[in-house]
Amino acid sequence: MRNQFNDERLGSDFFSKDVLEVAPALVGKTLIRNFPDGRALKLMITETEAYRGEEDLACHASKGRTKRTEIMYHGGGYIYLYLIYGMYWMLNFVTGGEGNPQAVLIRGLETVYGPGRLTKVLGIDKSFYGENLAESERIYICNNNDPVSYKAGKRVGVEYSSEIWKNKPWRFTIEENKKNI
DNA sequence: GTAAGGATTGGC
DNA sequence: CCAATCCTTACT
Repeated sequence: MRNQFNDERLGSDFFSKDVLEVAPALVGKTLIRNFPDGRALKLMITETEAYRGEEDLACHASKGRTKRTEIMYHGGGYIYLYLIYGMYWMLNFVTGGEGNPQAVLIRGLETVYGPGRLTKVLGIDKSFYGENLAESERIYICNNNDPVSYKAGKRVGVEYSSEIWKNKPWRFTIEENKKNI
């Protein structure tokens, strides 16, 4: 599928793999946001974080299947959205297969760092909960011709979880000036 | 029904 | 350092 930028959109097959494969693969990919007034934003993803299943105590799904986490059980390609601290919407992409709750938190874009700030710039609100990235006209992800390298680090803000989960190197950040040719 | 707290941010 | 701000979850 091609869009107005002649870019190739990523389908549900891309998101249906394990989150530890999808999260780093999203670094360097392009996010497209089409606004109702015709404007469009095209920004590269620079930082992601993986949350993997009910056993991952830092993952919201560790509390089981609830109204909030429901979409994570529906398979890859959907948007999982939630409000934090009463003011910031966190943008996540569901990955993995049905019944296997996983998601990637989008933490940074090329011109806007911070998960709370980027949803503000993109105009993301609760109506995006459950949006299908393979079909949506207002938000989707595209391949990028330039492969990029990334580095892994500990996830942010999950100190409350147990020793093993808070130390997982599941935060993926782009490495500038080190393209893989 | 009530209460506690969070995958954050910006300002003091 | 700390308040802002409200939804989800857990517990009575």
